[in-house]
Amino acid sequence: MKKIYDLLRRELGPRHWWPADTAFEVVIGAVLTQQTRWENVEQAIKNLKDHSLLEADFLSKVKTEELEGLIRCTGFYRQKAMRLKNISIFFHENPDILEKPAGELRNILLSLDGIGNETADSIVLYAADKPKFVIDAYTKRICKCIGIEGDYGKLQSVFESSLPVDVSLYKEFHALIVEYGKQFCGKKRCCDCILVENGKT
DNA sequence: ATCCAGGCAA
DNA sequence: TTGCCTGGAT
Repeated sequence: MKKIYDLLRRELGPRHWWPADTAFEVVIGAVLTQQTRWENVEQAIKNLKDHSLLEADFLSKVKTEELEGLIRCTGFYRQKAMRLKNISIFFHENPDILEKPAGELRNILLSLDGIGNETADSIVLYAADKPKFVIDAYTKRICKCIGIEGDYGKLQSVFESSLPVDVSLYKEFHALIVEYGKQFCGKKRCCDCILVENGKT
């Protein structure tokens, strides 16, 4: 997998993902971006900031209806509003939750409504700065193209066992995969893929 | 007019 | 597998 990383890094340069002022902003963004373009998430985050709601204490107490309006542009806004409120209540009641060890934190996050594998790992990696490799739709596609298939846990172990345990590397690699996926994994440029030929282990 | 985004839960 | 939902691209 290091070879894939090097190829992507050379092709795309550093990504510096995830853009956020606070860990809580990463948490909220991770939920909002589910099945949603990042540009729409940015708008919703801005709305929340403008209303001083990007903090667990305030967000946990906002009227559901108002929250729905502010995040409408991300789609699934009713589900997401409800889930964000519950998650905010949890973070408000457990302010030092991100200090927990990666594995424990991951399980706690998974027990919350609206947080599945990918969202939990995004929070562990980008909000808590702990080494968990994030597997998303693009990662699955790319893996399939280079001959690696399996469920979430299987793919995650392939990455984690073939890379040094390095938070910065995990962050950068995932960000590169997403950017590469956006640019090349559509039908239009799939034929220009630099990974299928050069990326074989 | 149709498709589909860095998913999740039932 | 289906429902959840908006917004931009085709």
